[in-house]
Amino acid sequence: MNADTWLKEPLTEPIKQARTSDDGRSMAAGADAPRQNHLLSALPAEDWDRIRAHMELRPMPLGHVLYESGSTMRHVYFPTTSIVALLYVMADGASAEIAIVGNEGIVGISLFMGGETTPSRALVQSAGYAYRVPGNFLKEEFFRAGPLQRLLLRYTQALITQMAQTSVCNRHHSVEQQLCRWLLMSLDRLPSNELTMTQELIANMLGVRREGVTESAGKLQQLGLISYNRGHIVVLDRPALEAQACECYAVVKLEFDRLLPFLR
Amino acid sequence: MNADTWLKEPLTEPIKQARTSDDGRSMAAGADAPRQNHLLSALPAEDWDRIRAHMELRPMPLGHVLYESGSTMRHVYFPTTSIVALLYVMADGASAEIAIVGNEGIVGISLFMGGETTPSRALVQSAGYAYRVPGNFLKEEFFRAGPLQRLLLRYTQALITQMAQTSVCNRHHSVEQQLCRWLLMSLDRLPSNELTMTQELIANMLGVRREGVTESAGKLQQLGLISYNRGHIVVLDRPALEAQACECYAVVKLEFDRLLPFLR
DNA sequence: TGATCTGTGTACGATATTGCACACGGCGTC
DNA sequence: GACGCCGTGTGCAATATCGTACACAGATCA
Repeated sequence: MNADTWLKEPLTEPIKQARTSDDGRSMAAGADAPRQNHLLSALPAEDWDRIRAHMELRPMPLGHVLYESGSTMRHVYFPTTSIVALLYVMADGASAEIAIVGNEGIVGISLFMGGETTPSRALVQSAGYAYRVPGNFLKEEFFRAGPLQRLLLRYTQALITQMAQTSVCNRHHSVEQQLCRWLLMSLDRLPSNELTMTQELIANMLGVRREGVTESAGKLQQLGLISYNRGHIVVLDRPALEAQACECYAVVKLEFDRLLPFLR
Repeated sequence: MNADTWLKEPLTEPIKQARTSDDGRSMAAGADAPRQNHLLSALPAEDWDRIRAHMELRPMPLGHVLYESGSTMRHVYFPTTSIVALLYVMADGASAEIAIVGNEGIVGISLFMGGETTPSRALVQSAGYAYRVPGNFLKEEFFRAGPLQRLLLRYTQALITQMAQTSVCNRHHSVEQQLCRWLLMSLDRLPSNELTMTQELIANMLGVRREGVTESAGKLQQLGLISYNRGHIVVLDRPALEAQACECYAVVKLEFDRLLPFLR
């Protein structure tokens, strides 16, 4: 089963874990550290103590679908070592990523925003772990109108910025610029400078052809900014990658830092 | 002063009202009807009575900038007969609309979401009226955790859908399809089937060339779907226009209806 | 070891959009 | 009534991306 299939057909069960050199390490890290999610770690002890009992650390295999477009959400997820992509899939199968969520955020905001569902799909883009919390419980906690609510609202605001910036980026920037932005955003949500990610999957995320990604990635490799090999990308020169990216990356990053300064 | 200038330079004072045949009518309507904004009209009488004293009906001249990117928000706005566009302006002057807000919504969600500011600009896209409410007061009301909060959160969720769909639309659909979508979305927020809107301004909203809009609009006129003349657009065959638009329009509309069924 | 699959490289014409230049006609202004 | 501006129409070369087809090499599995 390949990336294409994940996008076009809903999955009910996780596919088998991709082989990567650091999966063992990151999984151990995910299982070890209880509050590796920045939103959770920003909670006052009092609130955290109330919530922790309802949380369950779960593995998030590559390609697993957390929510299908329009499906009812039963849980929300706080990623620790995993990265989740929110994407829209259109009637003709074309897709585009609207946001990336890692250990700085939460997947399932529409649960507390009041909608219960969204027209988007939530797909595990990088394997790892996430805390799972029952949706009803989180909703109760949210409407206590305490620190958790403020935190989640601020995060939602940051997410909105990310989505908006992605939108203008789609309109005005080249595939290469977007690839840089995307690599940096993913990198920010991972412990190392290594990504496990085929060009095909990246293409589906950016909503462009796979060949376009091949071409842009080849350019970046020639420039010595990255090196990649069969689904394994290593970022060699991050500052240069930032210079190559469009302003969109910096704008979103600044806004996240401004809205959620206590994270990281 | 033309549309281009609005986008690139901040405005401190409203520019003079555009001359249109129905401005007199729509202004009168705006001034007459006190609760013409759907969010406000959905409030229980009790909440409405508390809020109404703090509201002020204000004229919204075409091209007026409600918020500049990054500026502190002092008020929020509930449009009645006006339409406000939220748009991102990039470093090189290129712009793109990320959402449209009319009498179904509110401008200034980041005030209660916790950010106080956003990196976007709010620009009056169609002249009319709006209720203005002091930001601090609205924030207090929001954190009463009553019907207003639920309403605003649900609206925000709908707005997120609109932004996400705009994003994929930017990626995958032709200028003509997007023009159809944009006309329909604007039309939904106006009382008649007439828009006062130059092709230049539409181009800046969609983030495309003015000539591209000319070409697409010409096609739609030849097909008999619209007729336009110097900044005046009349929609002649709405069903056909919907058929010509991409799925994005319908998706967003459905989601608004689902999340805010009491409106309209 | 050989067969197959998966991820990547490359080439080609087709298409959509851009940037630029300029023409034209209506409308407001003086 | 003449002038100038604004909104629109049109044409053309340059560019980016797409759709398609196919080649190739490493990895997996029999």
